[in-house]
Amino acid sequence: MEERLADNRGRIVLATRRLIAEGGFREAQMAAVAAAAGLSTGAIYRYFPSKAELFVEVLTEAVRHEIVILNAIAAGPEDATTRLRLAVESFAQRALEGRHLAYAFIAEPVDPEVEAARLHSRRAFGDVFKAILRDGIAGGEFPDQDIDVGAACIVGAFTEALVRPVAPTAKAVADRQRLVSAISSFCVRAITGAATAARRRAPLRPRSARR
Amino acid sequence: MEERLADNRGRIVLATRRLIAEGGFREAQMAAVAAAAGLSTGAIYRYFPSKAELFVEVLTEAVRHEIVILNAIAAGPEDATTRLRLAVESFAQRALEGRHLAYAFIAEPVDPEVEAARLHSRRAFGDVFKAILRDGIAGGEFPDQDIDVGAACIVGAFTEALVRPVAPTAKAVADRQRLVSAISSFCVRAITGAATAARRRAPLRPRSARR
Amino acid sequence: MEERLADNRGRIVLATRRLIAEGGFREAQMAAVAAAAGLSTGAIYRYFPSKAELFVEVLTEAVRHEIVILNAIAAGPEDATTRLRLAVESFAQRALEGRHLAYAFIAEPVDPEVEAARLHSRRAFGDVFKAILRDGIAGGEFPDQDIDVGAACIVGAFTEALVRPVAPTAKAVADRQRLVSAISSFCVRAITGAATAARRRAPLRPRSARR
Amino acid sequence: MEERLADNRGRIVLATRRLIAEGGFREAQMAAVAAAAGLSTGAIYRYFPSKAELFVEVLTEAVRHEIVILNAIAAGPEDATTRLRLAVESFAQRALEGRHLAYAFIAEPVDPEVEAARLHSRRAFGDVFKAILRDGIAGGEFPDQDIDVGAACIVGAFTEALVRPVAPTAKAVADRQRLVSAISSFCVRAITGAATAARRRAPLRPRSARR
DNA sequence: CATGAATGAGAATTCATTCAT
DNA sequence: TATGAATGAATTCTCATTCAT
Repeated sequence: MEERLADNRGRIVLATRRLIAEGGFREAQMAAVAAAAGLSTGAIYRYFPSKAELFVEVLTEAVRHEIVILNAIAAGPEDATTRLRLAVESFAQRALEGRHLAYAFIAEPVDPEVEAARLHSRRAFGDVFKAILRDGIAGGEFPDQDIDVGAACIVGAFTEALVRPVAPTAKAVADRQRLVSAISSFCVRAITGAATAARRRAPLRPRSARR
Repeated sequence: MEERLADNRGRIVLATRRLIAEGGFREAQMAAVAAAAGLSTGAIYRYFPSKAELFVEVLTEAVRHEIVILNAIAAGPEDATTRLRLAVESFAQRALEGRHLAYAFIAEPVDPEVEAARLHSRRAFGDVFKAILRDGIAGGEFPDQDIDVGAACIVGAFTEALVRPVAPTAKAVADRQRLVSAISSFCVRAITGAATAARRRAPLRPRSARR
Repeated sequence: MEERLADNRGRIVLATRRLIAEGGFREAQMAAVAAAAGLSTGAIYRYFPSKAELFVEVLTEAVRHEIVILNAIAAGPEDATTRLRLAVESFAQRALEGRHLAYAFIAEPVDPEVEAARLHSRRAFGDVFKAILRDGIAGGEFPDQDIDVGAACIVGAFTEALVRPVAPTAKAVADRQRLVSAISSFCVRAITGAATAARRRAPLRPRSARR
Repeated sequence: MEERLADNRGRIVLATRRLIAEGGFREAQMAAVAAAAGLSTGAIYRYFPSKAELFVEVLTEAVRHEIVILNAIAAGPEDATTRLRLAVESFAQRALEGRHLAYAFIAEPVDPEVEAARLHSRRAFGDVFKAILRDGIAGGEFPDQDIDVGAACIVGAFTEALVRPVAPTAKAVADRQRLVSAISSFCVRAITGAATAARRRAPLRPRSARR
């Protein structure tokens, strides 16, 4: 029964995430969520007191997962530049899978209650990048700079570059790779101030070799 | 009479913009717009056939204004780096006045009709920056790079950095200046790959001394 | 000035009739009427206290005109059968010009106030036919029958046969003639109980010649 | 549960029919329908996607019922004349129960979507009579004639004769019988061209005595 | 007198939430 | 517990009528 409870709860969260990812908040109505989860609308209210709280959990959950991955990268052994690039690319890669979901992270929430969660998410993402930036500056790898702004800009840059709703899928993997690496190049350049790192994808060459 | 017409139309647009800026699309309901404009709901429909079209006009109008300014900067006599910086700072400065409005530009729109206008807006902003990037690359000032991604990242970067809705005003002008210049530094660095601009944090040096 | 007044009044009635004829009551909104009459909405209220009263006048006016013509036929020198046929054909002919107007006569009125006028119209039409029927029965030309029902049925029969909205215009005059005479044959047969009068269009042949 | 569903759906249709019968389309507003059905407005939308579709169903339903009965008569063993009379009388009899509903069949519909259903209904009624006419002509019972016009005229004749809205009920059953048979006499005469039926006004003679 | 902008009472529809079964 | 039908407040849009100019 405990099992079942947890099971249903998870199904609801999953269904909601999928609906948001596919059609934004607008499509994630309680009836649709219930249908997608294979439950009744009433059942949802046994697990979540309101739509807002459900959405909050979905966001929080999705972000938590993302943060774990990013933190692992941020705590890695590579130099800050590499970690920055890896983090951006890792995030970007997954965001491409679910544009609408990523979109929802920055979208005007239907409900003000959800806003708080959204803000928290962004801050959390920012924190990961801040950590890397701090490292890089401390180690002399990055020029001194406003890490709050830098982190926010990174999040914003790839969000915007990835998320704008273009043709639904279609684009080949090749294009996707190119896009992701163009974005990460942008971010690395922005932080390091080193012009060419991005185009040549060799991550560990010494700085002197760059132009 | 003509006067009156134009006057009311303007009042409606203004009221709508204000409501969106304050509370997002959600708060800008027709009744609220009417009240804010000092009119009846019916009166709005004399000027706009639907809520969607009103929103579209508000967006379009705000963007048009912005684009004119940005284009003037983009077409200026300065080198591309300077123009980039000026454009970003100019935009950022004004975006700070109306966070929520800027927010609405990237928000998930209530109405699919509005979405078209939103996309167009973003493209328009992007185009301005693309022009500068093209110039700079052609003139050897910027390293070769994907200008589509670059333009999108710029828009995203400062949108994110500016727009996160904190307490409505609060921050002093000094902070604002610093914020704006940190953002523009980020963007300039990202495009030029030159770390210079950011390191010197002296916010008040005369413009001529920069470059 | 008196001139002008009457002029405007007429223009309004005319415009309303035209609008009803073209699109039914639904299209005849006060703003549309005003535009069609080349006046302001306010001006209409100088001549008519309400939309309902305007509609009533339009109906009454249109019917008065019709009744005058029909009464002339009813009072003619021909035998009752001929007059009946002529009346039906005359009415039918003109109804074909403005189906929607004829339609409006039998349509559920938008406003209950208009209903009274509509009823009056139908009664008036019925009265014309009743007169003819009475004549014909009195003169032994028609079998004895319920003239109230007969008159109503005649009005209904050709209304239905003519008014059902088929392809807008198109049909040639030949078809129109055939239609009108099929209807009048139906009505004449219904009243006289004589089977073949209609097909052979010779109106005055002696009864013995018929089958 | 299934029970409940069907029950409510039926209640809604019933309530709508009653409201239309009493006050026409105009009175059958969704709120009124809901109230009459003992439900909330929202509940109606569980069963019908829109007001138009509800109206269409009400019409269709009423017509289907009618058509079944009429077709049974049209397919009966009697001669065409008798079947014609029976069909008209049967229809007329029931139309007298719900004048306004019959009225709505010929009324200018509020919504263009409903118009299609209305047209279909009339055509369906017409078809029944066309079948009888065809039979009668083929069997030499009726003179040759335009059956399209004939069918339309029949429908129109008794619609008009029955439907003119007088005081809601009032008239005694005796009057009703006489009215119905006057109408059917009119129609039979119109089609057969035989004056017999109408002249003998004795309403209560046994059916076998008629021809 | 004429104008036509403004009014505002409706009417249809949506959807989160509740609650009897 | 689960169900899903029912609720009803909220929202957009319409159009006859009024009234300041």
